[in-house]
Amino acid sequence: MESLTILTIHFYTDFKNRKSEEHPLVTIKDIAKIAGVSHTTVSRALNGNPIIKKTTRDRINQIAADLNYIPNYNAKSLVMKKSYTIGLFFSSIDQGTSASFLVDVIKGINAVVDENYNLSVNGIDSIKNLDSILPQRFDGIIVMSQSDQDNSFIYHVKQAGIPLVVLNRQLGDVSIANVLADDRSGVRFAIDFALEQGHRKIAIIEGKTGFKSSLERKEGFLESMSRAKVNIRSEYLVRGDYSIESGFKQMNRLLDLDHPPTLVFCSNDDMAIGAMKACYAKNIQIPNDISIIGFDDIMFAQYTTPTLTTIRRPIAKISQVGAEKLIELMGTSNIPVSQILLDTKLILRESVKTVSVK
Amino acid sequence: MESLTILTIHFYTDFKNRKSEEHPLVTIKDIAKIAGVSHTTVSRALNGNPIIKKTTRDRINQIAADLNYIPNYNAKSLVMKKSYTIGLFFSSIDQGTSASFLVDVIKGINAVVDENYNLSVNGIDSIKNLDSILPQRFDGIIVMSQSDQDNSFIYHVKQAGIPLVVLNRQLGDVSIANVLADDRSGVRFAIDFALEQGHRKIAIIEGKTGFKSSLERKEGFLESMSRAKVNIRSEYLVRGDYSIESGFKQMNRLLDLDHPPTLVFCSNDDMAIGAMKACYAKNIQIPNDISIIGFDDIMFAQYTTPTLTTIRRPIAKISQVGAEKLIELMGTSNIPVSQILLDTKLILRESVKTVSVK
DNA sequence: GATTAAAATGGAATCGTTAACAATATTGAC
DNA sequence: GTCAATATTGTTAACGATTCCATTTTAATC
Repeated sequence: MESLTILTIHFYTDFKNRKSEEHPLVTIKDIAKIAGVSHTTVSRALNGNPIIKKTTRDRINQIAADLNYIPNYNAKSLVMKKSYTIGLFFSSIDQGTSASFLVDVIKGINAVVDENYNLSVNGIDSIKNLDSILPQRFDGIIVMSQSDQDNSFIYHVKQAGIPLVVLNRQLGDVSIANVLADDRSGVRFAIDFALEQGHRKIAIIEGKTGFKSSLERKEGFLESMSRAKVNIRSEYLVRGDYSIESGFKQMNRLLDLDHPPTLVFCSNDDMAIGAMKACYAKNIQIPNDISIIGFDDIMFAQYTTPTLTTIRRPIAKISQVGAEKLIELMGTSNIPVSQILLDTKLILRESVKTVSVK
Repeated sequence: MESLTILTIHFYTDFKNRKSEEHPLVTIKDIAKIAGVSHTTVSRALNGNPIIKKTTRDRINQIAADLNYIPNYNAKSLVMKKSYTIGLFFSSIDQGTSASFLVDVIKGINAVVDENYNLSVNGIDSIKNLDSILPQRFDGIIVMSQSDQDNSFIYHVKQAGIPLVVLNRQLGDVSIANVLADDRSGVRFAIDFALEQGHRKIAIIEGKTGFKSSLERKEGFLESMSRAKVNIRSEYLVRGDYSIESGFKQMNRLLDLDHPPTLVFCSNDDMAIGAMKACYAKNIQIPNDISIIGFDDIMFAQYTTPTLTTIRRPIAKISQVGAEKLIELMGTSNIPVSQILLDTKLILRESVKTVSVK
């Protein structure tokens, strides 16, 4: 047992405060009685239905406010076949990678969604029964996807007819709304910057094979290089898997080359950190001996030594746009499904040095 | 505009998949018709009511399974006055500090809570109207509290009679269930370790004034020191406010002393990082010239150079125990309210050096 | 086989809301 | 002042489950 539990018993919960003893809540019928109208009229008035005369509408709203009326969303849900909850699903709540996202995502979504909605957060991997994912239970679903293992879930949701937006990971499927960062142009911009700083011997540590993001980032790299007509040595293209360890390992390979690169683009920050560790170990100075650019701008990119120049994806913005999109989809059925790409931003810090072009 | 939006319109959502066109869902009445019994009997059977004969109960369950029946939780909620949602509230979804928590917390809670429950995640600071926090809407609430500004929220919840567990931050109030780490003993353990390594000139950068956690950690420090009968210079007790900047600033003060300490305990990792920055700036080597211990084991404690020796709080465990406690509270009303303290763990890394006792 | 208690099932109301349809006011034109 | 058209409000029935209170079946006893 790792943790010892110290239990201090204090006293018993107060019975008077229990639900069963609560004052019954105000309902539209109570309001109706006071206003001297039918509860239907109250319902309509509170929903701002213009068919109700303005004076009675105002009167009813006033009474409702006085009584501190709060609608029962369960009853509403039942009759309107809505759930007033939006599901937010993560690839895996377990994987460390998602950590930095989660807050931004929740923040982005909460900024857009009505306060009466619940945001139900779940890990896809912890769903036991896909059949419990029903339109009746979720008015809409946002998937913050980080792995193609999410696909079966995504297609289940689509199949079930639940309005759906997939964030962060590019899907092939054009019938599903998809919001993500434009990784390719982000990398292009970063490599353009590296070139401007005089670097020509530029290497890339690629991400996990088979991931769309790995491919996009590599493409951006290649595009920028070929546009600048800079030759790329094949030994400068090495394959990582997004892990710190792979960054460490691949960086060592690069450093051991006869002609090591002057700048290494790491396809994510984790690998960049691994790469930096490899440099420390060999006592190679960053950025004096070698420059490094990462991707993601994870939280501690600003705490490494030197601090890491990296490409930031607008996670909060992605989530927000995604949430807005979802709400659109929830509203009307015949709106165009789209893929939205948002621009990344190059965060300049200390890990890139200007070199003289030889 | 920071982000340019590239919008690619693809095509229109498929009408056939929309909610309104769905097959009507299976209800208990459908099952009743097939089983040749009343829907009342079906309800009881599905709820495992022993008053229903075992054979019919089994038959009904079989039919329900065949039809892929899923109960309508809105209807259930309405009549049973339950919401089937648990609220998870953070001090602030905005503050960066909560980032690393969030995942662990959600993970911990989801591990315990029934899949039929929704876990609704919110930031306390984004609540517009406290009156919408009702027993009718939340069966129970978990507060991951990081600031005493949460108190008004916490007391509202208590007042409303919603089962409540407060995590992470120590409340004075013994009538509220409280699960947190035993900071004091954690610090004591760490300082004992420092003493074992031969350190005697040990300083502390305290946390934010007025925070219970600051006090607890300081107490642990003092206890350990006084038990070991080590003299504490008053200039070794300095006050930070948990921010990186304050760590930087206070560390500078300590380094400028005539007799600087050989080891500094920072009351959180953020301040430890600030302190490390201060050392780099003065070209003071860690741990050769000075040792550092942090508190929290935030994610990038393992990526600093040198990596940070620090005290880890069992966040996932706290959340899990908290969730278990909440479920207990939701079940029966007359169970003892308690304060539960969980043990921390000292994570040994590279920022502490062994010195010879002079 | 009748009587009775216990076991098993069914009927109808209920939860708080919306909505189709019916009914009543109000208004304006003549 | 009447009538039609329109504006406003009310009646009643859902929504899908649970539950109180019958009612029917079954089992047990004599």
